[in-house]
Amino acid sequence: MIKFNRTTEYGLMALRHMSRKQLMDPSEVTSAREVADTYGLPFEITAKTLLRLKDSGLIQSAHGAKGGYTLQKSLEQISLAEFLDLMEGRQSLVACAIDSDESLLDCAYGNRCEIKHVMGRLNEKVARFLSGIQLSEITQESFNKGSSP
Amino acid sequence: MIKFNRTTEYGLMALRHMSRKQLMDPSEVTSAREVADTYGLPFEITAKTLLRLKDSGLIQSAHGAKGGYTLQKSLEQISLAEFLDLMEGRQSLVACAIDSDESLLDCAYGNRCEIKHVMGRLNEKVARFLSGIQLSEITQESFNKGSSP
DNA sequence: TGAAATCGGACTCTAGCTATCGTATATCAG
DNA sequence: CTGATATACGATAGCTAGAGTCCGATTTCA
Repeated sequence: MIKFNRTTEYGLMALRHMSRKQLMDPSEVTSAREVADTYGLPFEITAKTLLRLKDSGLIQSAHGAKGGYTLQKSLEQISLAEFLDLMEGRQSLVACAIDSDESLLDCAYGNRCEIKHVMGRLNEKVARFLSGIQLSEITQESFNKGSSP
Repeated sequence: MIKFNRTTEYGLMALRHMSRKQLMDPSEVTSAREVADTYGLPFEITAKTLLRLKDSGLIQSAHGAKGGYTLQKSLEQISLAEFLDLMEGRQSLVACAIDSDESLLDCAYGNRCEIKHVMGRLNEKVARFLSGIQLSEITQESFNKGSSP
């Protein structure tokens, strides 16, 4: 149903880590090794995740020793919908309602199912919901109250 | 990310089918064979799906020839959150934020990740969103009331 | 020159979704 | 009573995407 995959999760953790680190000193760089070690994540996947974030333009990279990544876009400028799109690819709620005009002729179920456009509506509703959430909302600490340590 | 699995999709199609059929004559029964044939779905899975809906109390069954299923609860009484819970089991957005108190000690990532309760908040936000959607909204043809098209 | 970093491809492993088969039981029509 | 059509249920195989691993190449700093 509704579940982030691991790379999305890793990506959020990395962005949050970098965001907090650069809060004081914006020139601070973060390596994949640092993120992986800090949170106990598998290095290879963490590296791939950060690379993907870089290819998407969310962060920028510096090669070589003392290299690493720095935030390029403000996390307030990125919606959760956009982020999920980058990390997991655009997907539809149901098999018959992928919002591509050409890949779908009528309906996966022999066009006897009229549910398609109805699900399309629901799909848009979800998309609007996700677009209304900024990454900064997620990565920031303080929009909550006392949950125990 | 956000994607229904097939049984959920089949379930929605079946419920919609039954709902429209019973609109005129509430005593009409619907068999798994009928649903499967109408929409070109695999019979076995359709049958299992309807059985699941019956076990969940959404529909009721009649054995034997001329038997089949009838709606038991109004689709306005069922939220999408509830339905997804029944069909796919309760799930969390992220691995570290499953809302079970006992199964999770600190955090899947060696409790060095403070993102858990933040994700928990997001999780609740999504749950509220899904709880606000009724199945009748999805299964009915036009639901443009209120929201902009 | 070597250590540490990004970059990239190819691969295995696995869980969960999807589908199929076989069988038992219940009910109605004739 | 018998056959047709239902639900009910378990076992199992196939498939796909997610998750992780392995190996190597390139770049940069000290």
